[in-house]
Amino acid sequence: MKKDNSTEEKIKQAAKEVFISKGFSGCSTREIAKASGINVALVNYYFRSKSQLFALIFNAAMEDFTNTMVEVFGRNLSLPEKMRILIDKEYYFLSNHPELPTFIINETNRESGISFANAGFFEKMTKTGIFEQCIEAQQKGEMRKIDLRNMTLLILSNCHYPFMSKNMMKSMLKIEDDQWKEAIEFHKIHVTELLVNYLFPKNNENEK
Amino acid sequence: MKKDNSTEEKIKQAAKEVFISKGFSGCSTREIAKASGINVALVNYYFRSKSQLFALIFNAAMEDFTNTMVEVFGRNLSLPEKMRILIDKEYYFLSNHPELPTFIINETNRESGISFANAGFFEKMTKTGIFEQCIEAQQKGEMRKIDLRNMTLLILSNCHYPFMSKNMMKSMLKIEDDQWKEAIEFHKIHVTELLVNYLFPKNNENEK
DNA sequence: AACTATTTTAAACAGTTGTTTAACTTTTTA
DNA sequence: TAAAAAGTTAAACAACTGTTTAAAATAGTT
Repeated sequence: MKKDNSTEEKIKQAAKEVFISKGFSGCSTREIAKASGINVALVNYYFRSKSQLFALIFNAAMEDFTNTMVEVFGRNLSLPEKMRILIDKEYYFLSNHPELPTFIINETNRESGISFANAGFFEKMTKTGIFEQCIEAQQKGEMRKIDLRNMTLLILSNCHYPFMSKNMMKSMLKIEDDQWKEAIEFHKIHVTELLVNYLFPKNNENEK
Repeated sequence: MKKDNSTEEKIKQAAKEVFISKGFSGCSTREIAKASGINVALVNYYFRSKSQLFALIFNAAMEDFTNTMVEVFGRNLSLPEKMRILIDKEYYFLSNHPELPTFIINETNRESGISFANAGFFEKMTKTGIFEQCIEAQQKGEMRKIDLRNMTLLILSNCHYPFMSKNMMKSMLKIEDDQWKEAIEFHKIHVTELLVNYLFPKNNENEK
């Protein structure tokens, strides 16, 4: 059938890069075509429309985005251990994909945005058993009584925002790239202690 | 000279709304014109170009954005008090301007973005004396030894991200608007305790 | 080899983009 | 009130947008 899939793949590859760094409305079909070294018409030949190509890229990105969380929460470990490993892995992942959180948030906010398959995140999370594990730990008094939505938000805030705000922080604090990188290293340590201490307080003051 | 400034002001007003909710490349001059009920040509008549109008809006937004922090840090209060009041005020401000952090971060990331006057944030922060106050508190052992860049990032992460991620979280956690609002109320309390406890630890374990 | 199906191309499409023009109305000035 | 200035308008501009077309090139099949 197909000669080979290199053209289709080349487009996907370039589209991923361009879409994620510039957003859906921040780039054109021709820009993607040029980035992949192919003719403009081929984008629609293989993917029917800019929107459909975008939906493909977005869903894959969403999958990558939530992967770490689902994977780590699914392990057979104590909650504090999961937390430490998760933060470590998130910081490592985001060091290599710093534009991803901004991309997801932007496209989720865009009106007339895609229907948003969501990659079944909630179901996957439930399947890991993390919710039961948390509730059990809370009943045993090992974990602070906190709604799990808030727990999730605390984790994501402290992992995603530092990377999202890189350029803003550099400008606001008048620092350069290497200083930012240094700060992020320390930040990971702070965030880990911050969250672990808060969610799993020492026994001397277990209440409130 | 001018008949009155209502036209100029109408454009600014509409531009602010449209730019902040859709971003620079997410909207057109004609959209702003339509939103302010004026002729397209008047946008360039009053502001020379889309870019120049944008720069105006952006700088004002940046000012609003950093206002609370500078104002609260400039008060004559203890550090934990400042922290509690700041978080409270940020959550209140962002409830009314939830799109602002995403807007600032996006436009700071956009390549060929504006030169970014930055509204002299760093200088204003220095002038409040917050840095000296922190260093003094750290020497006294009242505050955790943490780089002030990391402290700033911790605060902003936990204030901005919850509002930025609203739609994403609603979709990921399968919740509706009222449930999100409820969660945010609790979140503010968590964030306050989280940060105050971490930055100003109880006397029994001042080290580390 | 000829025939069919797939892939690639340049060109065109209709609509939108930021911006400018030149004519007009209204306001201010003298 | 007449002249100058400021404000407003519809129309045009060239460049760009997503998408389609129809012809050309290539591959696979018999």
